[in-house]
Amino acid sequence: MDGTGRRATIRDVARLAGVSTATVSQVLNGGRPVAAATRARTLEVIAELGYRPNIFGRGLRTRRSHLVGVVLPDLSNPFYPTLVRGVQDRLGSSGYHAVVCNTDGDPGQERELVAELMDREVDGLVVVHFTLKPKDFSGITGRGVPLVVIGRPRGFDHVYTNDFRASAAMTTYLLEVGYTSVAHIAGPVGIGPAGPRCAGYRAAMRQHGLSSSMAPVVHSDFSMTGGAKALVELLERGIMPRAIFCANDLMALGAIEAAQARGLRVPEDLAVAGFDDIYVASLVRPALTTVGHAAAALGNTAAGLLLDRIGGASGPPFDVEIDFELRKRQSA
Amino acid sequence: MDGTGRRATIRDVARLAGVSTATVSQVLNGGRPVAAATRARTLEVIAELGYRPNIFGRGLRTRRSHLVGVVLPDLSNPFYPTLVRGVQDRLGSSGYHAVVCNTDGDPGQERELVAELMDREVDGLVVVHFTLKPKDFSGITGRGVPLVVIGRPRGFDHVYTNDFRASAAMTTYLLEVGYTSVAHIAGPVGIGPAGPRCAGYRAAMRQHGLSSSMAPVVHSDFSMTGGAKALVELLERGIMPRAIFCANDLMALGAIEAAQARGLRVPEDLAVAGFDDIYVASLVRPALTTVGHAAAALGNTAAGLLLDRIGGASGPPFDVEIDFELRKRQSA
DNA sequence: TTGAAAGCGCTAACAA
DNA sequence: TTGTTAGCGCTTTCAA
Repeated sequence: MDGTGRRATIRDVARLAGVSTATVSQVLNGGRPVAAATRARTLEVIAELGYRPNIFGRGLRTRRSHLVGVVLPDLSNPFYPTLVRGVQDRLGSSGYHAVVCNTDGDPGQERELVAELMDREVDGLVVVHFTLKPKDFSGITGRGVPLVVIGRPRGFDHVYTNDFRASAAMTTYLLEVGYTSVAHIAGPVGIGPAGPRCAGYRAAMRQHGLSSSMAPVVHSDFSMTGGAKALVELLERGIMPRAIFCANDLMALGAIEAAQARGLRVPEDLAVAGFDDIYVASLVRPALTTVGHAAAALGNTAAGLLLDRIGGASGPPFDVEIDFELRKRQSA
Repeated sequence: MDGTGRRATIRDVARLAGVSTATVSQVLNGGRPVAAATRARTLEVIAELGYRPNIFGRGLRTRRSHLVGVVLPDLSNPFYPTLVRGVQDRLGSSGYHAVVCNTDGDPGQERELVAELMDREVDGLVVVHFTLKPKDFSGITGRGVPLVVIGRPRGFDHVYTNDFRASAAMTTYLLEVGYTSVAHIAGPVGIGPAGPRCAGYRAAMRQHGLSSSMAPVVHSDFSMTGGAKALVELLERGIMPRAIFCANDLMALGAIEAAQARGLRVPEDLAVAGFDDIYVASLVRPALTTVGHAAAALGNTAAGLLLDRIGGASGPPFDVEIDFELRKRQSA
């Protein structure tokens, strides 16, 4: 590459090294034996010319982009950047890179982004909280592009947190630590982990003899303002629980802020627990009691499974459960 | 696309529509007139077949990937996800997608990632806190791939916060509000915005008659543990300022935690200010006094400039300064 | 307004 | 151990 002229191609290398383009390709990609002297000479010319294979030419032949798509709700929710770093760190120097897209929780967006990424010829896809069903998806892809879902199992390879059990555990903790009434601020109906987290809460309440009329649920969206609104709605309905379990940390943070704004002390008047253990959870005061499930591990594992599939692994869907842990802090 | 067979190509479309591949291409990309009837028939077949242009074939001809690279220090620092969303939102439905990479503040990584992205044939590059010089860079690319730098100007298109002025303003604020001694916890020497932020601090100190012996600086890295360590180092050196200005919010958070762990009250015993106004800054207690400069706007603007250049805009380097604002909260 | 055909850069099948 | 060559799917020039 001389800085001004056109970029060197494999033919330039072949010509200068006095070999065929096939040999240059073999030197680069392995696959068949090349004489040491030939290899050395070729590498020399490659270095001299600063030759880099053109990705389009290569892709056109190999149908590999060395790109994976990552589709998630919203990079602004601090849970996801951590997850993405998990993916990126696993991809590392494998030659793969990640294209990250936000759905903002909209299934239509999700469908469209998956389609765009398929058009991009990504070699694999990581989707967080997939809402599409296998049949929708098969309609989209039509080919065997590996897909790993982070979240609810739906017949794909997936890695997930057991939202149901984790939510039940947190609810049980709140009840057993002495909060006689516990409400739940849930995510939007049918979106991501909202369902199983809500179900886990309800199951734990039932198990403690609290019928659904004693287990108030407000749906809202997974943001701070969502949490704040939900708290207000709860109070306006005349419901004043001793504790609130929120479906994620952002909501919990919003609920705490709204509660404090109305003169309620946390946790004395109202205890609040969250879900995710985003890193702020331990920084705010009161520090947030929440469910920890390693975002980085989710991303890391998902990327690992994806690379396995891309590498040709076959067999039944992978199914990896990531541990969770109750982080008992000050807010509840 | 029939779900099992191979994917439809432009030739399949041409055959079925009874036109040439050239016409199909024109229908898709415009550029020359196509008879209404021909166009309609072609579009029909395209829809029927679910035809999607292959990106490699197209790229091989057009040398466009419709991909932009984003190189930044670390997605785990909450400042950057916001910036990335700014980029993504600006790219929006333009057909461009972003490949995001972390340098972890290492110039070697930066060089390598830029090279990898160039190999990927990205149509443009956004780099945050570029450490390479124009000549290093020209050696890497050798071609006119547009580059927008977020951070220190170096002869590229760039969008930036005036770190020097902002830091001086914050330091001045601390001094004028009554803190008689102010120390600075700086970033790693020569990395990102560490230099100008430190210089701004020093200039303001000088302007208030405080020589460099009265303006202690500790270098550390841009993380919470970095901030905590730096605070400890300061104390162990026997320096106990009334206030500390940290080069970013994570450091400030770490410093506050370390200070509190040593029994110091913030801000009564020690005031702490940060830089970035990451969204946690307003959530922690005491809420962090910091410099706000809109991360999303930085990303958004950079992506906009990049698209302009990709679209063919020529002329001297763009040079956009993003406003900053002192966010005076409880910690100082 | 349309078609034929060259060719982007690469890999891999086949031949030597 | 190496070379020749077809062809991946597309855009675009040239010709009609």
